[in-house]
Amino acid sequence: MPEKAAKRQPGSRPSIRDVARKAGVSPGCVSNVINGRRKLDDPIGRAVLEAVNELGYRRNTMASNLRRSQSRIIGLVIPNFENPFFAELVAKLEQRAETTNYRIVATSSREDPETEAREIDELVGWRVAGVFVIPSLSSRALNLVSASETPFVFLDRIPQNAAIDGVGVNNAEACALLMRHLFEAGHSRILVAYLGDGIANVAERLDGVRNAVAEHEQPVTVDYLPTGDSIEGARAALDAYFDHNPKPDAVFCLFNTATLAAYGLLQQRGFVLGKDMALAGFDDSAWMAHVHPPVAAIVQPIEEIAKVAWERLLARIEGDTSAPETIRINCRLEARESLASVETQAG
Amino acid sequence: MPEKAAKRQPGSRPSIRDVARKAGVSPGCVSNVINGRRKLDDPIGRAVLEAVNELGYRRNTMASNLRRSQSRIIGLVIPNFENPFFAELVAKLEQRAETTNYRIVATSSREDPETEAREIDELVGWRVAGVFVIPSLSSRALNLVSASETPFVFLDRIPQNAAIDGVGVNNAEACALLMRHLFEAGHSRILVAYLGDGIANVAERLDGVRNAVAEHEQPVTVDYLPTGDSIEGARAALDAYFDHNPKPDAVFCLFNTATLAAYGLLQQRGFVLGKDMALAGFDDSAWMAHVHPPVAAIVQPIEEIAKVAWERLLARIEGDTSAPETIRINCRLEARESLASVETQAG
DNA sequence: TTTATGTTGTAAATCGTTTTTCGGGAGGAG
DNA sequence: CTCCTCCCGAAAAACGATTTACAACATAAA
Repeated sequence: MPEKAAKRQPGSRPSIRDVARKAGVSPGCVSNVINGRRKLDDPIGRAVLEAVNELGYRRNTMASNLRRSQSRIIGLVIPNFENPFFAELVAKLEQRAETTNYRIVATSSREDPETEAREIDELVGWRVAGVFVIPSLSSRALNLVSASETPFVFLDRIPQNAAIDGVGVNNAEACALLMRHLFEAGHSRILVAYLGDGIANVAERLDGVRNAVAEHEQPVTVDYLPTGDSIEGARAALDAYFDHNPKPDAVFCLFNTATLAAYGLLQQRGFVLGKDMALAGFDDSAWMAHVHPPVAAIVQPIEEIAKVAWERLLARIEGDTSAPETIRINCRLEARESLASVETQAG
Repeated sequence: MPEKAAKRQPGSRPSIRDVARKAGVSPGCVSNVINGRRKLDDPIGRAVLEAVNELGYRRNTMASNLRRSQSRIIGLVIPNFENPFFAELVAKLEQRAETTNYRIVATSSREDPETEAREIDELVGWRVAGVFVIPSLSSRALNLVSASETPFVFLDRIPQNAAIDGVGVNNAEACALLMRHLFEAGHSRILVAYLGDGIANVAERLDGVRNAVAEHEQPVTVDYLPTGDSIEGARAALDAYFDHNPKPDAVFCLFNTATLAAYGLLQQRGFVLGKDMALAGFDDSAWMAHVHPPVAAIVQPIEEIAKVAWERLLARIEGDTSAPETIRINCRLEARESLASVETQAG
């Protein structure tokens, strides 16, 4: 019989028409079956399902999304994947996505504003439902984003006076909390390692430290050491500091690479954490909890950040037009043994 | 003038027709301009470009891909984002992608075969050009993948006798190398911490260790300790071992969480690495290089893995139909101070 | 001037779905 | 028996881009 044979290329996947032909129904009908718009316990439903299995049919998501003009994809632009904080944020957001039948597409900007701009553009091209952005250093994202009608939410590094939703932690308060903790424990000579100027986050942390120092009654000595963002750089800066200054009671690192650098340096110089010297860092890492003695950390509640941010973006996607807001979440202090009191030191 | 007004919804983005209307040309012509199929320094080209800017037009990637039936998207399914090894692999692959004008979509299976299967299915639905998979524990990926005509490449954890390309490291050889190193340094009582049975990777590593032991002339004592995959579990297992056994000369951890657990435990028990005890781990981490003394590691050359894997997948995408192959890349031993010789110990 | 050739933009077909429209048949009420 | 619903599937339109076919026009060659 000269039936018109399937004309699709041997290399390409079967389409809904192939399924329809095989099941002896129309493409629209197949679509209805697949999308559950009809009960499938009748002969037609079964025939369609069988054809689907036999041909190994998989719906073409591009075509589907195009037609319904919606995408259920959420973009996520982060500075890099290697930072455990970002990595965990990706993971938590992905978990949220799954429960809401969305999908996260994560890309990294490698801290490069150019790359970041390209990524955002690309995501908009995909007509994603919304985008989370952790801005790179000296990011231009804010400009791009304000023009767009795609919902955006900034995470972690929230630009100042942005007319865009932002979700992050209360950096200043967390740092003030830790400083007060150090003061109460009797530390009066404290070294604060910070990244450098220009990052909103670290600036906020520094502010928190300064405020706590200003509010403190007793006289204390606090030195501020900019370290750059590489571990090696931080190590060198700390080394130079210790060579030329009296030994502090405590070291507080405002970002995670500095904490590792400081830890290694203090070990090498023979200080015993929690006895000779206190150490604390912003951001927790696996190694900090498991070395001995464990290193105290200001822990960002990543799961909650993800939760709140997700709710915010979803609300926007669903049409919420209220004024943009910046949500700050409080950190938790994980006071581990590296935070010894001066009394303990003396004893 | 009763010109037919734009009929698009206020909420949706401009289409190529809107641009065409504004520039006074046909959609096809706009397409040609945008895709550089005509020189754009003439009045028409300029008019189109201007209309594009004015309307903020961004090409709809879904529609574009649908029409050309190609996607330049590469899927990547990893067990999780928190493991630094996977994170770095994502980063390196993403870098490769950028230079080839592809795009990586990374998702995680959370070590769950169900989730993994869903992710793979979803990627196939997007008609991605190809997919990298780091299989989860007890993965069913192999079955799914063999049926599909989408090119797949397995990374890191390569299933045995798979009819699919795989790129990973030479686990056995690397471990044998380290063991020989320990033997040469005079260690004769060695504890090997391994994850447990069932993971191809760790099994290979264990084989390498066993082979080296078998080939060694002198009598040595090697204990094998399964630790489970959590840090806490590993810590507990190690603790129990040290309670009930004579002190070993060296500890070799076959995967990264165990290395951290062992490091913390040895510190806590007061051993000085590189003097009382040697420690080495499979997989490098930032903390290992920066603590004091630094911890030796078998380093997987992630950049090269990414490079080779990328080439393999691209070749498949471009139609290479040669027999599937498994490519093994050699690791590098980063012999840091934690690897002391017994002579040093004695001195 | 005529014919061949090349250029360039419009119109229409197409990708694989979903959704709307439409028509035919079944079933119930009058 | 007729009329009116109701249901269900086929047919066709639509999503937004690309690509092919084609017509119009210009240019060059004869």
